[in-house]
Amino acid sequence: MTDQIASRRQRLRQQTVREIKDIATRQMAAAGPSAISLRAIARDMGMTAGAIYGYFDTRDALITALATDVYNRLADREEAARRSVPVEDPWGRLVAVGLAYRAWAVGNPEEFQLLYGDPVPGYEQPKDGPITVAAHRVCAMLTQLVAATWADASTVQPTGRYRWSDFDPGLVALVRENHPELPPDAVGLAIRVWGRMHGLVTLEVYGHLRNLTTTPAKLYDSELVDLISSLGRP
Amino acid sequence: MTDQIASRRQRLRQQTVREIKDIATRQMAAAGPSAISLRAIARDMGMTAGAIYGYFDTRDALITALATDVYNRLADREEAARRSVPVEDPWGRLVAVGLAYRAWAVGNPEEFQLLYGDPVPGYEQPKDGPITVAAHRVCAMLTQLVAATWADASTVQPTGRYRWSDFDPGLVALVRENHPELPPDAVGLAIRVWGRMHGLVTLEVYGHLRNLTTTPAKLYDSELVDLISSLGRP
DNA sequence: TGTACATCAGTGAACGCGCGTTCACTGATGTAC
DNA sequence: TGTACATCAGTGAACGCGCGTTCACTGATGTAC
Repeated sequence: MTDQIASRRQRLRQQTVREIKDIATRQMAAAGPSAISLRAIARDMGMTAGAIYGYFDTRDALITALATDVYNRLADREEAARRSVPVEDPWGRLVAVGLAYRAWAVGNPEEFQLLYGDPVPGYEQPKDGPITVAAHRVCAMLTQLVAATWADASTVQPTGRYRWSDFDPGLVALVRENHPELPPDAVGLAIRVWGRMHGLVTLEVYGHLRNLTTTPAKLYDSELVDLISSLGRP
Repeated sequence: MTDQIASRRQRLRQQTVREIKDIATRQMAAAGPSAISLRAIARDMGMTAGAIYGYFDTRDALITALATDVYNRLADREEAARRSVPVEDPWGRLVAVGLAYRAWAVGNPEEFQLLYGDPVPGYEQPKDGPITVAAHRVCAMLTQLVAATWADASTVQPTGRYRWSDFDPGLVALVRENHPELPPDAVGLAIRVWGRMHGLVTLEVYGHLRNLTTTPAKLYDSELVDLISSLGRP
């Protein structure tokens, strides 16, 4: 009974936190991440500006929380996409993840901006904070997918280009642990795969393709098809 | 004599305009494009804030002027890179332009942000203004370079993927005028080439590669090498 | 060469705005006996 | 069931900040006779 009542207060708190985040997300959608304003959120909620400080210590804390959520949502979607294709078809999985990446970005351009666009003015991202952790989740998946194709990919991809010292020691340790046989070339390839996906997606999200093509999805599809054939798809 | 004196005033004006732009560029370098502030510029120049309005009608006008300059500088550098390799080697030219793109972006990250990053809050880009014109200059070059490789590229690239209706009518008209024999596939390819360059460059400029690789230039070089071999380099 | 006038760069003060953050406080919700 | 107390969400006013923009003005620079 006492617990129920105590947890009722907690639930109300969580609800308010949710509401704050939701409104912040809506503000972001309307005018970009830099438009997130505690005062405006309070106004929307019919509260005083100061009341927000009962839920977030500072504006930066709110932004950090938002970015963490966004990263996790992205990672969830990518993982769901990966699982939607059987393990035996790593190329298909890569395509699925690639499509999920674009779909997410095009569907939530502001969230994409928050993660991959200009740093929010006045906001300093905490290093090794939850954002970094969440970012690793996204990155690890690509490496894993490329690793799954490597047996075939290495027959058509040049090797011997890279050394382990070309990469971050932490990343190297992680890769060597999960894929002991994988050479550094595969890691280089994984990052380049990310780059290819990111390039067209960024151009589209920021509207630079608008005056060029009417079918950006088609371009992106071509890119993915060429990608997996360069990864030795049989 | 009268002309000389009159033009002396003009020269002073131009000098002041230069100074305003230079300081704005420096501000951008220090804190991103959104940090450009007329008041801060005036402060730096030892002037009153209102005095700026003798040179620019509004903050947006200043930003437009800056962006136009930046676009033209980028286009100049790319054209210089193109010319540095003989016409007979279109693949070499493409690589040179690609390297120039990255070198410019990494060397002037704020200028890159101004063109390709988040829209500056509160700034509305004039459509069909000087920025659009300058942007076309950059885009036209890539199409031209891909066109130069097309005789060989078409032997290794899939064709028949695209129709003219996949692209902006204005772009189509431009391409058909300059390269009457070129099929729509080549245009799609040109945009994808841009995407590949843009992907790794964006990730690097925004620091997303920092925790992954110590040699981003090497990754980018690999990407360009693979790119021209997929364009049928003999 | 000298004087009367026009041009124009820059001043300084003000307007109204929104922002993040702090703090002493009120009033309702829950707790303990 | 009723009363005294503690917790805590939210108030409202204030602080100090920087911003873009306007406007009547001063004073120097250049022009015309």
